[in-house]
Amino acid sequence: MPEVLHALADPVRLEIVRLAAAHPRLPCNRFFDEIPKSTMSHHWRVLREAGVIRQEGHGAARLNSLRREELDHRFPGLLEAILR
Amino acid sequence: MPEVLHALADPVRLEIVRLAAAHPRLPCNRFFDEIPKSTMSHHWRVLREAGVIRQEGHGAARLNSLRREELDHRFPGLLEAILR
DNA sequence: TCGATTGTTCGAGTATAATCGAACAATTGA
DNA sequence: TCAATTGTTCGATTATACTCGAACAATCGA
Repeated sequence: MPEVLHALADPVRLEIVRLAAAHPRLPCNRFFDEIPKSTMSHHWRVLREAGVIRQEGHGAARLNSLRREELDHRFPGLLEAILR
Repeated sequence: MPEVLHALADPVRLEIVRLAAAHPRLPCNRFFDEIPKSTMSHHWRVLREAGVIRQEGHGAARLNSLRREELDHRFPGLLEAILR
């Protein structure tokens, strides 16, 4: 639980989560042109390791999806509260 | 929002919040005898400045209360999800 | 008044996290 | 095959956070 909260307690990652919620299968480089890709890769990794998102390789790109079901199962209501 | 999540993203503070939810007007030194009081004071401060708890002076002690209404108003469902 | 109780503040040390350039790997398309 | 695209990893730097002893302030009870 603290790990998930920590993953969400960052402005950039919170925005990532909200965009991922609105855009299924979101590529890593979408919507964050001003932030260096190594920085973004770090944030994607934190979210991935916390179990918040899932990545699937699709060609050279990676498509990111929010793990809604798993999160709702582990922490009911949390994601909904964050996304509201 | 990130500030509140950060305040909650610590094991000790999460436990504080849960105890505060169960024990209204909780003194600072209750339940955490093994942790130095300066460390506890730090955690109380983080929660206070994030708007999660409120302190009222009661003699030499301070009684801490969860700010349920304010939190529910600002972030509906969040506290309930955290406390579940 | 004075010792005991309850917390805060300060400062230093340590640990963790964020940032980002550079090099690398994998894939696509021409 | 080869250049372009998409991300990851590495290493270094900087920033932020956690921990905790020591000194201090406020209050209560005897």
